[in-house]
Amino acid sequence: MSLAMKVERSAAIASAVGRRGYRLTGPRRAVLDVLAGAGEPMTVAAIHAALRPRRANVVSVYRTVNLLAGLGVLRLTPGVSSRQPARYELGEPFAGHHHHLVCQGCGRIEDVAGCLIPADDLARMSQRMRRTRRFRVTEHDLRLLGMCGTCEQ
Amino acid sequence: MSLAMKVERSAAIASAVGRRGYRLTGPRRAVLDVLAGAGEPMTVAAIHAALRPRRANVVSVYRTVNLLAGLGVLRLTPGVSSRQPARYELGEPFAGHHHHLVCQGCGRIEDVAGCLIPADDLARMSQRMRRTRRFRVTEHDLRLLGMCGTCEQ
DNA sequence: GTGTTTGCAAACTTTTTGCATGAGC
DNA sequence: GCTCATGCAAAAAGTTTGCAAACAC
Repeated sequence: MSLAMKVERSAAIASAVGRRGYRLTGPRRAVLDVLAGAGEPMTVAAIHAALRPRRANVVSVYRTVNLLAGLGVLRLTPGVSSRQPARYELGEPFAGHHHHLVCQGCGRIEDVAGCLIPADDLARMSQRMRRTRRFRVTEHDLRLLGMCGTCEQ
Repeated sequence: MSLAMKVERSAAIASAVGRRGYRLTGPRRAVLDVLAGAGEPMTVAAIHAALRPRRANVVSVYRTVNLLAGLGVLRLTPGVSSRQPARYELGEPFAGHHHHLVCQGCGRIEDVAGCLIPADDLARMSQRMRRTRRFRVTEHDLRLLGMCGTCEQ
């Protein structure tokens, strides 16, 4: 991602937060910086560990991800097992649409940019859910589970 | 699902458990019965609440889902938000391949039987992940998020 | 009879809340 | 100056573990 795009994204996030009367403070900015640089969903503990000491308390990380997830700036993605807590990543408007590869060996999650499902298939399944289940599909979430190159050996 | 299929499924589960030296006891059978009758993924708390009083302690429900998930009899599916704990359902060999509708209004999760992604699309994306990411896809997990008929109004 | 499984109590982990202090507009 | 945000401590929720008694085979 180019520098210009990053700057633009930061501005969009600042606007999404500020528009609703919330402040983009030091701890909040620090959490966003970590997630923007990560390229994969992170747990609260991992975010906190990645912050330089004293930039934010764990409690503030919790409050930040809850607030920002509510604003749609962050998105919660499922972990691999019950032992692993929830992970957060930038929301779709900011990170772009993408899917996840989940390695069942090591638990690593990798992003795959773009959509792997052809648009007309998506349209077809949305229409089918609407007709047969009275369910209006607005988003989808595809995870491919398997083995990464390292675990395969 | 017909009675004959249910009986067959119970036998397959009993075999999967017994073959590996574990016993299919009262509490374990009770948990399986609840999940087999549910048609949607359930949290540990929900499973426990659905059990008739004194059929199993919460701790035993935890131990049971962990054991059975390890054996592949149960499968863990992601909840809707961080507040909601993990949910369990029968594993694919026993429940059949299916996807989930997740209502963002009420949090309800519904099963959709069968696969919504055309087989050749799946084959194509698996091959692509193998070539470009050295990742061998063995399973996939599709969730359609949106609004159910009740919440829509 | 032997080894597994259960229930209870307690520990542990993760996440939320109350409250006084401090920072942003 | 007023309000929102932070840190600390404590509480609450969710999940796991140790151990003696009960159960399955």
